[in-house]
Amino acid sequence: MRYWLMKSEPDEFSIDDLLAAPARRSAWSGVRNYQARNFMRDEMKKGDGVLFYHSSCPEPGIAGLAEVASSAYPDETQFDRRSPYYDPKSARESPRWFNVDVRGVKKTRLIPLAALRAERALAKMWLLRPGSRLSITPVSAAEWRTITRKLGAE
DNA sequence: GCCAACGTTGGC
DNA sequence: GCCAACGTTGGC
Repeated sequence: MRYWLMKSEPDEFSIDDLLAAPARRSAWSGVRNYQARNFMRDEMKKGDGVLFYHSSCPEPGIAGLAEVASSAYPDETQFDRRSPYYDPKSARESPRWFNVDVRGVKKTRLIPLAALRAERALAKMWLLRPGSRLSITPVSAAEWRTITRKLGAE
C-alpha cells in the first residue's frame, strides 16, 4: 500500500465536490503531465491512500483524505472535442492519457502549506521540493503517519 | 498580477 | 539532438 498527494483547484473540483459525487467517487481526469500520468498508470493501486490538496486558492493546503478506487484506464476527456482536456494527438487505439478513480474518505481541517513546511518530519516531502509543481506526488508512509496524526486519530 | 520554475514545442 | 521561445503552474 502506497500513499499519494493529489492537487486540485477547489474552484474546479474540491474535496466537497468529491464527497458529494455519487458513491463519493470520481475519475481523476485531465492530468496532462507525463510524470503524473506515469504515477497513476504504473504505480497507483486500488486502496492506496490519498491526501487531497487544494491548490491555486486563498488557502492552499491539505483539505481531506481519499483513496485510490481503481487502477488506471484511458482518460475519456482526451477524446472529447468539447473538453478543455481534449488532445487531438491522442488516438483511441493508443491513448496518451490515463486516470484512476478516487473515492473521498473525509474532509479534514485544512493543513496549510506553511504548516507542512514548518514540520521537520515533512522536510523531504516531494510537494515541498523547491520548484515542485507536479500535481500528483508520492507520500512516504512516515509522512502519511505524520499528517494523519496531526489531523488527530483519523 | 507577478514571477520563478519547469515542461513542451518546433526550427535548425 | 540542441535550445530558444513559449505556455503553464501555483505560491505570494
